[in-house]
Amino acid sequence: MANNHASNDTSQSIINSTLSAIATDGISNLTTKSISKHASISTASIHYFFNTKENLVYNSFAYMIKSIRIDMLEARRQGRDPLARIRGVCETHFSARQLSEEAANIWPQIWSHATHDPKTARLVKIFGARMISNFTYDLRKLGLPSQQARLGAIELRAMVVGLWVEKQVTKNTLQGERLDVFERMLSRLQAEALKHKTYPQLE
Amino acid sequence: MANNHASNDTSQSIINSTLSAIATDGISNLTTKSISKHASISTASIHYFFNTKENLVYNSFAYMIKSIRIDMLEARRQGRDPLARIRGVCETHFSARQLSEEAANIWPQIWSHATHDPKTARLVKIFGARMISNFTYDLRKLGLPSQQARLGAIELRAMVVGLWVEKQVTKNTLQGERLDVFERMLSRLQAEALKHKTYPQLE
DNA sequence: GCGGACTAACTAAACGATTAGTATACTTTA
DNA sequence: TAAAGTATACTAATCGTTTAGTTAGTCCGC
Repeated sequence: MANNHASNDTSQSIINSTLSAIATDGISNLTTKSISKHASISTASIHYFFNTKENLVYNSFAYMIKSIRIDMLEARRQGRDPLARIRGVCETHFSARQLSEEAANIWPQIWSHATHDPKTARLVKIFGARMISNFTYDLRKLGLPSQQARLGAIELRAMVVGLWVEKQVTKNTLQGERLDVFERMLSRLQAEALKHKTYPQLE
Repeated sequence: MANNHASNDTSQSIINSTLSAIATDGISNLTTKSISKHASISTASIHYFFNTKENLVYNSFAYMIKSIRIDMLEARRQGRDPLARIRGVCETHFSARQLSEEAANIWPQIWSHATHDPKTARLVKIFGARMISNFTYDLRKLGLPSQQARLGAIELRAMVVGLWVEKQVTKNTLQGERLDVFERMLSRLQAEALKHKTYPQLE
């Protein structure tokens, strides 16, 4: 499915250019020409490395999601307690350090692409599932019973997505307000966990 | 900007076909030919009514958002109390009665289009702002102080979007779970409102 | 160490197909 | 008859992709 030169410098720069082009002009306006211009290569090289444009798009999405996932795992590793891990994951999703500013606009492009491309759909599904799974684990560690932990995780995941759309697309709220909403939810979950704890427990 | 035959039968069927085509194949694969085939008209008619394809896309998005808004206003009118109005608005957003099943996939297409089209961006921004504004109003009526009402509204709006993405794109949760998450949030907001009420109050 | 065989990386140019949009003529309706 | 609506046939541009080739470097026998 993928190519066997994927570690190459050029193919990586093609992927970066693809993501950048999608972010600025949208996937509807993505052409092999615009990519080649941005990456300073010929359009033929695109097909040399990625066979088809569709395959390049998929690999670009996969690369971006993989990058974010690596960052999220790192954030989890650094979190001292469940709450810190949850906070870390969310912040990663919002900062997206590893990608250029403009690349932030790619999420809705992935979502819209997923509605008619099964492979991309699978990609986002797995990413979302892992996020819910991680949150569920953290909330259980925080002291919530499994049912509530799962619902809380779904809620957290929905909130991350919803606030992301609000920040990047709708733009009707201030950064401070979004942070407030998020912190309120965290302390609410913490309070809920405390209620369920039989024994007080140190972190 | 728009056309002046907008009330026409043909132009409406063109819009419907456009939305349907976008929902199934994505905006990247939208062509005047596929629209004309689906609507059983010639491509010339598209340009007769909508001048450019870009303008048709914009008008289609505008029509869809307007339809949903009308449904949401109707749901609000039928809600007996603030909580029922909130619930009604959310349910409308999820059922989208007025549109075909497939058209549900159009939201992410609008979001992705908005990232590089200012006019579409304005459309979704206004829609989101009205939703937050309505929720804020309802939460104030429920008894929340204005600051909390605004935060709660932002939270509700984010949750609607987030759960929508979860339902339509990511697909990792059951309908029942999403409803649970939503109901938990509503009762939480209600409890928060009761705390702030100086006097008990009948609905 | 040297020359020819081989290969990976890359490109210029051209391919056929498809695109949005137009010119124009025909048909309906009022 | 005049305007509105629709279709046919077309254009110029652009699309993704392919072909046929160049370049630069590596390997191997001698």
